[in-house]
Amino acid sequence: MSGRKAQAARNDELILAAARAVFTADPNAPIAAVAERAGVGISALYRRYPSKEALLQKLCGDGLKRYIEVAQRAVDDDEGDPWEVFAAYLRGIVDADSSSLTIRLAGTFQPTEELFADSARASRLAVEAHRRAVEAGVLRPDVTPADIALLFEQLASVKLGDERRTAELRHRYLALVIDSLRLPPARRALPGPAPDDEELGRRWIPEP
Amino acid sequence: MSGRKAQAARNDELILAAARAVFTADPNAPIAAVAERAGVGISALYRRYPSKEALLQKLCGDGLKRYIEVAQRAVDDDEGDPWEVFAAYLRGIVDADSSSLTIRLAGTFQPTEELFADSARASRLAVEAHRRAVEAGVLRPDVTPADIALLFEQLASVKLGDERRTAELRHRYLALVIDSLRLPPARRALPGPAPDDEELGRRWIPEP
DNA sequence: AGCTTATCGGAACGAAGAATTCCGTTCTAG
DNA sequence: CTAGAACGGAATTCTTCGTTCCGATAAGCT
Repeated sequence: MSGRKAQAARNDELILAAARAVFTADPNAPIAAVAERAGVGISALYRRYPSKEALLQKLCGDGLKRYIEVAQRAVDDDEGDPWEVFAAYLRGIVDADSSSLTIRLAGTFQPTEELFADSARASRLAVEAHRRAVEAGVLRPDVTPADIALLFEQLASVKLGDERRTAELRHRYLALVIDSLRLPPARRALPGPAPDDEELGRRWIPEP
Repeated sequence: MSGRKAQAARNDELILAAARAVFTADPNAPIAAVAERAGVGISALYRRYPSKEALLQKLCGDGLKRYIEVAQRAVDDDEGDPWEVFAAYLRGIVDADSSSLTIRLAGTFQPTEELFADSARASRLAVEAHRRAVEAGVLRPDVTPADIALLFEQLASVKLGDERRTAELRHRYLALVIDSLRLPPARRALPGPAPDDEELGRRWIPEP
C-alpha cells in the first residue's frame, strides 16, 4: 500500500486532523500552523482547498455532521431508558467537540448555504431529543434546547493539558451539570480527578 | 469641576473601562480599539501606560484585587448562613468577571512578581472559602477549589448580546451549577430567560 | 495679556505576520 | 524513459499593529 496516490490519501486525513486540532485550539491560527502540524508543506494544503476559508467551511461542515449523527441516534432510540438516552446524547456531543468546530469557528469564514441547512437540521434534532426527554419526565422543563447549546459551548471552553485530559475534565463538569439537569434529582460521583494547582498554574506564562 | 486635571482624571477611568470592555471581549485586540472605545487618542493611552503590556498587567491586577475583595468577604463572614455565604461568593466572582480579567488574559503579557503574589493570595482565599463551605456541610466535598476555578472560567466563556444580557445568562448557568453543588440537594427556579434562537443564530455572520 | 507646559489627537513609521503564489524537485505510473 | 501529479518551502504582497512624533489646544500662573 504505497505509491503516490496512497500517500496523498493519507495526507488528506493528516491535514484534516491537523486542521481540527489547530483551529479548535485557536480559531485564528495561521494556515502555516496546520501544514506544520500535519507534517506537510503549504502547497499540499492548497492543492486540496482553494483557500483557508474553504478549509474552515469543511471543518465546520464535519462538525455539524458529527452533531447530526449523535443527535439522530438519540432521537431514533425508542428502547433505552429516556434519561440514559439523553445523557448519552450530551456525552456524545461533548466528545465530538461539535461546539469547537461550529459556533466557535463562526466569524472566521462566510457560512455557506449548505452549512446553514445542516445547522438548521442539527437544531431541529436537538429540539426533538430535548422534547423527548422532557415528555418522558426526566429532564428539567425549565431548561430549553438553547440552554443546552450554551452549556455545550461552556464545556467546550474547558481546555487543560492534552486532548485526553481535556476530554476527561469536560466529562467531569458535564456530570456536575447532568446531576442538576436530571429529574428527579440524582447525584453520582464525579468522573476524572479534579485539576491540581500545578495544572492550573502552568497557563500563566506566554509561550514563545 | 472642569479644568485640564479633571479631564485627565476622567480619562483615567474612561480608558480603564474601555480597556476592560475591549480586552475581555478579545484578549488580542489592538490597542487602537481601546482608544477608540474610550473616545480618546492613542497618545492619551501612552501617556498613562508605557506599553500595551503594562496596561494588560494593570487590568489583570485589578481583576485579582476584585477577586480578593469578594473572597475575603466570604472568608470573613462568620454570621451568615454558610451556604448563602458561599453562593454569594460565587455570584460575586461571576459579577466581577475576574476570570476574564486574569487567566483569560494570561499569555498576552508577562506576569509580574506582584501579579503572582496577588494570584497566590487569591488562591489561598478561595481555598479557605471552599474549606468553610465543606466543613459546614453545605458543599459537595468531591468538588475541589480547582474545580470551582474552572467553573468560573466556563461561566466567563458565556457571551451573548450586551453586557447586561451576558451577566444575566451567566447567573442562569451559575444557578444550574449551584443547584448541583449544594448539599443537601436543592433546586430553585433558574433566573433570567433562556436564550432564544434568534439570539443564538446572530453569531454566525462575520462582522466586518 | 502672554508664556509655559501638560495633555491630547492622529498621522507616520517600521516590524511582524499571514494568505497565497510560484518554482524547482521528486517520484510514480504507464 | 518520460509526462505530470504531488510536494516543499521560499518569495511576494498585503495587512495589521505597537510605538513614536509632531502640531494644536487650552489651563494655570505671573
